[in-house]
Amino acid sequence: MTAAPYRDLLIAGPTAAGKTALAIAAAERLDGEIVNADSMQIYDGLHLITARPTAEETARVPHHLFGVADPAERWSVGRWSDAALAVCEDIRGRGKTPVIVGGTGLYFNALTVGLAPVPEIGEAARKKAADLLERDGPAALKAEAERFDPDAAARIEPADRQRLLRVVEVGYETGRALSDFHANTTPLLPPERWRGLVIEPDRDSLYARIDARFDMMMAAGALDEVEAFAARDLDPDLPAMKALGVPPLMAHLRGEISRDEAVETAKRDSRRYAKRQLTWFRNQTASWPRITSLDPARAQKALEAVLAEGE
RNA sequence: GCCCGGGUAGCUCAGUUGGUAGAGCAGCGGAUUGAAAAUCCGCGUGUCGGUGGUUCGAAUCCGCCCCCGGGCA
Repeated sequence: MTAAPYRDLLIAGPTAAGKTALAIAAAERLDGEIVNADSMQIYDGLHLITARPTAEETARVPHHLFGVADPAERWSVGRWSDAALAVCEDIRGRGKTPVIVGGTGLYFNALTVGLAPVPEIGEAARKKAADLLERDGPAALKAEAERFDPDAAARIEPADRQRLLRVVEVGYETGRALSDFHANTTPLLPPERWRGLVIEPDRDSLYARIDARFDMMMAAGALDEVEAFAARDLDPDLPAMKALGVPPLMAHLRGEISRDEAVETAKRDSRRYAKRQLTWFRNQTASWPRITSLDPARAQKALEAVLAEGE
């Protein structure tokens, strides 16, 4: 029997859980094509350290939105979702099934819950908000956020500069409360057009795999990759500069910490990230079916069961 | 075998004159609407090696036993 390519498949899971292999299996089963939902694998130049699919893997099934952005660029959930929706439309138009896979929970929420239609923030508004924080401090930023959006300001922790900045930027740009926009959110993918599954492995096994995988990355030349990346001398504030492992390895290259320290820090940061991802999926995608095995054969068997249920 | 030193949280260690224990790191729970591999909030998770005893009360004092490190043989 042939797969019915009538719904997009969303595969979410923490780092090092085996998403790539499972996505390929799913795509082969559904006559699908893979769309990246990982905020870091979007950027080019960090193939190894962001664990992008290998050339061998991308040769098996068409892959989209991997390494398409220059790391000097600043992508966002909005930019990603625009690109992803366009790619999915194209895939469906060719009679194939989009298999959207990644670890960035926010990106999945944009598809399934929605993204408020907030206008692009201009450079002037962005700078004005940044200057306010720089000049008058967090308390002033908080006060400004309260002026534009009391509800949001009450909800956001005073130390959460990033979210307070966003409220103030939107205020400067539009004169309106960010909460107003949020009240106006609809899913980018209609609920009947997709189904999701989550890879949710045992914590200890996942951590062991994260550690082992980082060792493999180092053996495969991750340090060289980061050295070449560092040579571009990009603004440390750019998203790609914050990819897991990049800051500690750069610190090592500058002679600030030992190689061992850098490796340990990178592993620890990856473990913490996986924990945050698991928290997100546990609470934000609670209703999605789970695949718990890290063993490829078992995971694929579980995948078969999940896919069969929807047909 | 004898003599020292040490066994307290997952790890490294604090613990004043006896009042059922606390730091760092690791870890755990949570938030998450355009930087999200980001940005934040919260939480000590413990038969104080074991067992008897002294005491109103023992991680703290005493006896015996076990384990680890060092020294002497």
